[in-house]
Amino acid sequence: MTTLPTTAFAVLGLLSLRDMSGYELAAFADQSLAYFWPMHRSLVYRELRRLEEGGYVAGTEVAQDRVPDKRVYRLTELGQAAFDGWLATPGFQPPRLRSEFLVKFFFARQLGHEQLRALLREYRAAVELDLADLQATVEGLNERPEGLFWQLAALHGVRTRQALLQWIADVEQALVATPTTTEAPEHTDQ
Amino acid sequence: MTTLPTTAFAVLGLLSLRDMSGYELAAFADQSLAYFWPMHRSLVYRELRRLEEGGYVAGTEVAQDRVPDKRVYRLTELGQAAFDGWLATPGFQPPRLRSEFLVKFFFARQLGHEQLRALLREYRAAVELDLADLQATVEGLNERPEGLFWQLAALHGVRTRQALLQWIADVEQALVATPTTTEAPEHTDQ
DNA sequence: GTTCCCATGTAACCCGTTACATGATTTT
DNA sequence: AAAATCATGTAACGGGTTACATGGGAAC
Repeated sequence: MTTLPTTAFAVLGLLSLRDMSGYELAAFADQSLAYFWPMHRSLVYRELRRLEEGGYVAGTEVAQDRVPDKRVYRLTELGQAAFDGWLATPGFQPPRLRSEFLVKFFFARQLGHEQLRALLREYRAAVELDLADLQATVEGLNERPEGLFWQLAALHGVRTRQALLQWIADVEQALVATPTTTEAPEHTDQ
Repeated sequence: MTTLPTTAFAVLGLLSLRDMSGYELAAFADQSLAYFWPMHRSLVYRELRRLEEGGYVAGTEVAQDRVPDKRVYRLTELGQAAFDGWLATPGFQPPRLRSEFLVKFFFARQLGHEQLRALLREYRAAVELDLADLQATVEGLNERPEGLFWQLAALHGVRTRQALLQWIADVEQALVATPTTTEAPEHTDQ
């Protein structure tokens, strides 16, 4: 059964929506799956090559003028079956978060008060940015009912970002109560 | 300057707390950083070797009986400086989430009602599990004031998990309003 | 008294990221 | 008219995961 990685199923899933070239697929993924399953273009190309070798997809060269020729992929029955099987199979890898911010924050006791504030400000700005982005996505999908699951997936992002803003507030409150260790109290504030 | 990856700084940071062997370090990380920066043992070993070559850490063999000998690493001044520099430098890579669950959910229109319910149940169970785990961590750190930042980092996890439970409720509500497409209405419910 | 787990680590594989390539089209 | 972007992709590097190794305790 040679179990494929999740990225492969993501690719198959997108091809189940419509036939696409690697470039198109990567661009599409970048505006949809990217929030919870980022895939670089290169990866997509490699995955498509492998899937074609395995017979899950079939590619055909399409000549174009003005832009380079492309290779458009279509799901084979085997591919559709593999995707359906994966989708219907219960279970999933545990979600993984990778946040350099939190690594820094974890060690932030060794940081000066002002630097810590700056770090938090920056984090909030980043969170607010992609919160706005996600909210726009949710709005954009509001009209089209076939995008219900896409909308809900985006809402997943919205909810977590909202929670993060809450967390930042929590942290700021906790920090006024407790000064940091490394900074000398240069001026007793006020 | 050969910029090191974040994982290297995570390792340096842990060594700034106390000297450790690779095994100890990995075990420690597994109970702290793992929630937002997972590192497999193997990676830690390789990173330590590289850091030693670069002069950031110094290792010494320590003989043991009953258990295999180990190599204990200590931060050098260069290592401490590198870590401090990284910590104080503003900026961080954007947080990355990787959730196979959401990939499945994204394509869930093609899924039967019952399978979808099962998927959500499973997700909720997983979320509840590590929510409990994280809450326990927060509690455990309550007594020791030096662990303020660790506690807050764990709280980060708590807040997002709580938001996810909220999201699941959102989804369930949205789903009673809209039936799925693939499943035939075998019995008009009620 | 086998079987499983602990403590320690190495080696190989593969996914994911970054860099490179290229000609047409749009922007400055 | 030079520079940035688009539309297409390949190649190489390196981080992250999985598999392998090993000998002494602990568990059943």
